Amino acid sequence: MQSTSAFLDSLRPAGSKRSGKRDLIVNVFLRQEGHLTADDLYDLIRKEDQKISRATVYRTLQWMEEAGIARKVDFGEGRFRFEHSYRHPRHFHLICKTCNRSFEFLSSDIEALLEEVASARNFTPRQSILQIHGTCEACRTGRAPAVEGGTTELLFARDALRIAIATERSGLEFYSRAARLTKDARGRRVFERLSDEEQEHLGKLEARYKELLAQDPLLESRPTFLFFKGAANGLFAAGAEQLAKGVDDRQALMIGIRCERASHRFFKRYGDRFEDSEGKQIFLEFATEEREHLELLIREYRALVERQRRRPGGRRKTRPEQPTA
Amino acid sequence: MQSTSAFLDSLRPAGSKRSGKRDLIVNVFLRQEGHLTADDLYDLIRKEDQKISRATVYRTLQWMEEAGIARKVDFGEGRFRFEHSYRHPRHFHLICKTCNRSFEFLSSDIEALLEEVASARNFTPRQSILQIHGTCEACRTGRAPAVEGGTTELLFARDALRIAIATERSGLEFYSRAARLTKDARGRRVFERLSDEEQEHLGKLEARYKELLAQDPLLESRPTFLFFKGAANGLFAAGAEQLAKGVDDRQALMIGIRCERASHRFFKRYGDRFEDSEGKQIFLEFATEEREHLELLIREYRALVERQRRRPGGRRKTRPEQPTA
DNA sequence: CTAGGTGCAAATAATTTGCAGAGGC
DNA sequence: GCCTCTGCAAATTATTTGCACCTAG
Repeated sequence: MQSTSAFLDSLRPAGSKRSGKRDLIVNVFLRQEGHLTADDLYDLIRKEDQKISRATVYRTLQWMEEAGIARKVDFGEGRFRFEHSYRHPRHFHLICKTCNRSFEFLSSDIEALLEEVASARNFTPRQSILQIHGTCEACRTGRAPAVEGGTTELLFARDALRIAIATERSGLEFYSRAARLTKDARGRRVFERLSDEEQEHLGKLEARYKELLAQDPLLESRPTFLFFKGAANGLFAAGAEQLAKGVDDRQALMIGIRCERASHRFFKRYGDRFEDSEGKQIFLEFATEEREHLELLIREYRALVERQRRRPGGRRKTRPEQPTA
Repeated sequence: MQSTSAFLDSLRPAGSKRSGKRDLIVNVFLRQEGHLTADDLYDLIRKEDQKISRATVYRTLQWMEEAGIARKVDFGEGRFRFEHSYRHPRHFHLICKTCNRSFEFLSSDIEALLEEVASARNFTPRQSILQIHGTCEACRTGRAPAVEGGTTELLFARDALRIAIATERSGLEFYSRAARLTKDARGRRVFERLSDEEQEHLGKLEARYKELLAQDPLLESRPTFLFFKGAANGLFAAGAEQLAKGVDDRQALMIGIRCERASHRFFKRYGDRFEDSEGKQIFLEFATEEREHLELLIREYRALVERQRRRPGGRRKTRPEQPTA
C-alpha cells in the first residue's frame, strides 16, 4: 500500500491544509476493513491519540466523503457507517441481522435490469442501493465458514479477470471457427487476424490471473463477488454456437459485431468502476481492444455489403442490418 | 374501502385497547398515499385533533408496524418514513433526489437473481431493500408526466393478471399443439383436457382483467409496476416453440412439467406477497390450478415411462429424466 | 498573518421514555 | 379496579455548530 499516500495527496482538495490529526484519522480509517460507525472510528483513534474530539472525527469523515476516500452507507440502524472507497468499487451488501457484519457483492445481471427499470420509468439513475438483510452462514450454523471473504479489490479483479479469460477463450473459438467457414478471402483474413489477437491477449490475461493468485493463496476458493451469468462461458459462446449451425459471411460478421459490443460494454462498465488500481488498467485496456475489434468488424461488414451489392449473388428478401458502434 | 375496519379489527393484537386517538391516527394514516415521515403524519393529525401529542403519533406508528399495518422505510434522509402495507405488497423504490417523491416497482427477474446471490453466499435472506436514487421525469423535463402512477394494488393486479393471461395463452397453444402431436392415446387425452382447462381459465382471467380496467379508466396506460421478462410471451412460450421443433411424447410431457412448475412458482410467489385482497385470490387460485396440472403431468409422465419400459420401443442411451414436484 | 483545523460545550433533530392522570373493559 | 393509553416534559442518540484558540503555509 505504498501508493496510498500519493493517492491521498492527489485527492486533497485545493485550499485544505495538512494536519497531523487529520492524517492520523485518515490513516486509521484506511487501515480498517469493514464498515465503521463514527463511534467505532472515534474509539480506534482514541487508542492512538487521547486528545482528538468526536467533532474532529465527524468533520474528517465528512471531508473524506467529499474527497472521495470514504462512502457513507446506511444499513437502517439509525446511524451511518463508512467504508473506504480507495481501490474499492461500488457494490451491494448482504447484511447479517444477527452479527451485524456485512458482505459485499456485485451483479452485472442485476445492474442491467436496474437500468432497464429506470429507463422504462423515464428515471435518470445516479446510484443504486441494494441490501439483502438476513442471516449469514456463520450465525446460522454456529461455526465459522471455511474461507473468509478477502479484500474486495482482489475478488473483483479475480472475477472480472475470469470473465475476461472466458470471453477471450470463446472469442478465440469464435474467430478461428469463423475463419475456417468464411468463403470471402478478405473476410477470412480479418477473422484470422482477430483470432491471433485473441490468442495473444488470452496469454496475457492468464499471466495476470496467475499474478493475482500469488497475492493471495486462498483467492480461488473465496466466494464469488461479481455475479454475471451471461459470461459463464464467455461473451462469444452464443456466437460460436450460432456459427456451428451454419451462417453466411455477412451473418458471421454481424454476430462478431454483437459479441464485441457486449464485451466492450461489459469491460467499460466495470473498468470505470475502479477508482484507481491495476484492475482499472486491465479492464480499460480490454475495453479499448474490444472497441478496436468492433470497429474493424463494422468496417469489414460495410465493405462486404458494398461488394455484394455491386455483384449481387442470390436473391435477398430484406435489406441487410446496418451495424452501429 | 369498507373492509378496512374489519381488517383493522382482525389485526389488533391481544391485550390492546381501542382508543379514539389511535383510531384517528390509523385512519388518517391509511387515507394517505405516499411515504410519510412521523412529522408529516403529526401535522395531518393536528388538523383534526389539536390535543394529540407527538409521542402518541410515534407510539401508534410503532404499534401499526407491529400490527403489520405500516412499514418503516429508510430513504437515507436521517429519519424514517412509513408506508401502509394494507393491500400493498412489498416492493422496491425509485427515489427522486430533487423532489423527494418516490415511485414503486417490483421485478421478478431481480428477485430471482437476489435469491441466487444469497444462496451462492450461503446467506438466508429475510428481506431485501432496493432503491434507485436519481431524477424523475417530471424534475428532468420540468413538466408533469402524462399519466401518474395510480394505486399500487391495482397496478400489481394489472401486471400479474397480464402475466397470467399471457401464460394461459401460451399454455393453451402448448397443450393444443401437444395434443395434436402426441401419438400415445392416453397422453393425448391428458393434453386435450389441459388445453380445455386453460381455455376456460383464460376466459375467467380476461373477465377479471376487464373488471380491473373498469376500476380505473387510465389503468392500461399507467407505467409498469411488475417487471418480468420471462413472462412477456407467457411461461409456456418456450415450450410451445420446442414442440414445433419435434419431440417425442415423453419429452412433450417433460416440457409441460417444466412450464407448469415455473408458472406455479411464479403465482405462488406473488400470491403470497399480497396481504389481503382480491389479487391474492387470483394468484393463489392460479397457483393451485397450475400445481394440479403439474401433478397430473407428473403422474402421466411416470405412467408413460412405465408403459414404455414394459414394452420397449427403440434403443435408448440414457435413462429418462425423473420429474419432481 | 491568515485561512483553515481543532477542542469543547452547547445546539439540533429524530425518536424514546418516565410518570401521573384519563379512560376502556 | 386494572391495565392500557395519553400528554407532557425530560432523556437519549447521532450528528452538527459556535466560538475561541491553534497552526501550517
